[in-house]
Amino acid sequence: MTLADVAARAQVSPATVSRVLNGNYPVAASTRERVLKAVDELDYVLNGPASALAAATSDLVGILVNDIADPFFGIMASAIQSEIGGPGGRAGGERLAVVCNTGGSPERELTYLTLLQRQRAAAVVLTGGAVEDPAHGAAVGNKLRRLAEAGTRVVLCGRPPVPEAIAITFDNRGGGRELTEHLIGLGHRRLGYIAGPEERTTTRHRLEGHRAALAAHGIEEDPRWTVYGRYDRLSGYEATLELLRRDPTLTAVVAANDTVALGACAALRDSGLRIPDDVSVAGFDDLPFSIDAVPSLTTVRLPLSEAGARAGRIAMGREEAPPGGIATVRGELMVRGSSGGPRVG
Amino acid sequence: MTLADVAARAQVSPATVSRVLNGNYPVAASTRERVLKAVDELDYVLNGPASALAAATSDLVGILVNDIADPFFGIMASAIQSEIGGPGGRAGGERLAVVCNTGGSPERELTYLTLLQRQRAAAVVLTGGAVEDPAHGAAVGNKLRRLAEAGTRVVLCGRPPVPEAIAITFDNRGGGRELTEHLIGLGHRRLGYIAGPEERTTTRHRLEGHRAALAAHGIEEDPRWTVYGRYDRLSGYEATLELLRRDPTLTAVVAANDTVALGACAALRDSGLRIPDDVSVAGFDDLPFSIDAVPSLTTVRLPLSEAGARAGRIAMGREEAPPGGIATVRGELMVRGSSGGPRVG
DNA sequence: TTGAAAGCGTTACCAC
DNA sequence: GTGGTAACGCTTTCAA
Repeated sequence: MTLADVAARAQVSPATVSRVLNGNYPVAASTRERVLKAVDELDYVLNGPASALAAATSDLVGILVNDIADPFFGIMASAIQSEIGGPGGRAGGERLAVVCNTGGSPERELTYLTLLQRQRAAAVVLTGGAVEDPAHGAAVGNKLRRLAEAGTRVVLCGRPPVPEAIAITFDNRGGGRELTEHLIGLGHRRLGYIAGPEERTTTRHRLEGHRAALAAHGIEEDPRWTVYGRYDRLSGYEATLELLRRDPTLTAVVAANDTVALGACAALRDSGLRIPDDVSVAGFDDLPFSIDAVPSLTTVRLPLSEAGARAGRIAMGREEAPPGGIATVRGELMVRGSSGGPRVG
Repeated sequence: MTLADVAARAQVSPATVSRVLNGNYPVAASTRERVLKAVDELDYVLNGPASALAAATSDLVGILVNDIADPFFGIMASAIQSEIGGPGGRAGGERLAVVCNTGGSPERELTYLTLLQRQRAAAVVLTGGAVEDPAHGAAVGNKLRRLAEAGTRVVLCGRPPVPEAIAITFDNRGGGRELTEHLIGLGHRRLGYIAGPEERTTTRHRLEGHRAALAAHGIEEDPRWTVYGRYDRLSGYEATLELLRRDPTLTAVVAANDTVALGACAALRDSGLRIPDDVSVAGFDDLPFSIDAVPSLTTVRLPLSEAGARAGRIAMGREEAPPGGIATVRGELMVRGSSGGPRVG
């Protein structure tokens, strides 16, 4: 079942069928009718690889995420995808938005980029924090350059800028700082911090913001107050217990993201502590379910979907790139419930 | 930059380069070395569309999900993907696992299937409940048949069986029944039910289970006790308020999934009711965060990742299809905390 | 407005 | 074990 079959049935040349199907060339209405009818009757579906080969581009748009089970990425991916104009978007250019789950692994990230390069993807959006290994950074930079050279549009979303691409970044430092300042304003002077994986940009930036806040208020940080972990619930649970073991007098815990904060809350509850009477907890992300899990949780509301939507539009060339190729979007502090004061004693 | 360039540089024929790159044909070690060296030096990447065209198959594997922002799908997708043997999986066959977000829309589902068909996908996995519109069901069935005829492996995961594909299904009826029976065992006789979207299979099956439990215990259901909604938090919130307005004497609320249950809990809290002292809440899914949100929430622990893993293996032909092409996996009831008794009065 | 024909970059078959 | 070469199914100039 090929273009030629359709052409034969519609009594036209393959070229005409191609033009009708791509809708990018004037074709007489009556001819179009006939072709469309033939397509319908034969239940014909264009051969993607053949099109891509001949046209030297494909309609694939790759979205790389660190963890597909984390709504943080789900929300962004969803926003990107609706702007891609794929199924459900505006008619015409049927793009295939595909989300690729790297699991946070540098190798997989690179492999996916190669796979996307191999597919001659129309665009690639990389979301979330990056691994800070210099070698890996260079490798990714190279790949991105090659992709761009081959005509693939590359956009970063929630990921630190690199020279090879346009970037929409979150102000992780500012958010981290604001979060901790809020707790300090509540009277806390002894704050534990649960960081994300080491060597991840978001981990470092958020932690830097936290420390800046401490420094600004003349609080000397105890090295025992920081624990590194993964961006998941169990990690938050374990880190909190570890924190409490190291220093039971902590009055607040800051978590590198909401999922981690959830685990922290569970650990606090299991330790017989109450939130926010005994300990205040702050997260970072504002995921839809955290408000249910911890009504008093204070988080930074990251504009996940707005950032994603913008990245999607830029990737499709429907929005101009920001000046300098970098746009930084700010989070807004979400104070929920009464985040209590510090524990006495 | 083509295969020919590499061949020239390595002083071999294009055919040999192809064989080395695909690793599916004996090539002398020394020749292989030379070719690999040339590939490396030229930074050559195979042209996917050209390969797919010539070989008449691609290395794309599509995973359709109803809502990418919902961890329910994220967990399954993640499990499927690791079994696909894509990046990070076992070496060799670099498959591109791509997740496609239908948003629960029948049209998008169909469009994605067409797009995947156009790409000559190696396999397609459809996850989650299906829309129950007969016309749409027929259309999907047709597409699946065509896909299968074209050599694409089609597997359903957490989705009701159709003749055109192998299916791993969840026992939604049984789970729903068990959940409600648990609440009845606690003494509840007046139970509200927040269903998912109408015309969705999971919605219907879970509700049927619920009603079977009521019937088995001689409880006559009040029509006011069931409200339909979407599978999200806000829907759960609103539905609960509606339920409470219709009948303030309810002592328990069953939600069609955990996300909905979270919204229900929020609504109960906002109504001044305590959980589980005043009202018991039950969800359906066992998502990782629900335990934090509502420690006393009772849910069915669906084997999301096991089901996904199995679907992935079957899609890759690494595991035999279940007898009759259908495997039903059972959920396990998760009773957390003390799910209290009914409210007095 | 339409048709003819030359690629696009691989793969796979057939020789050697 | 390796090379030559016809497909693969479409897009796109160039003519008509």
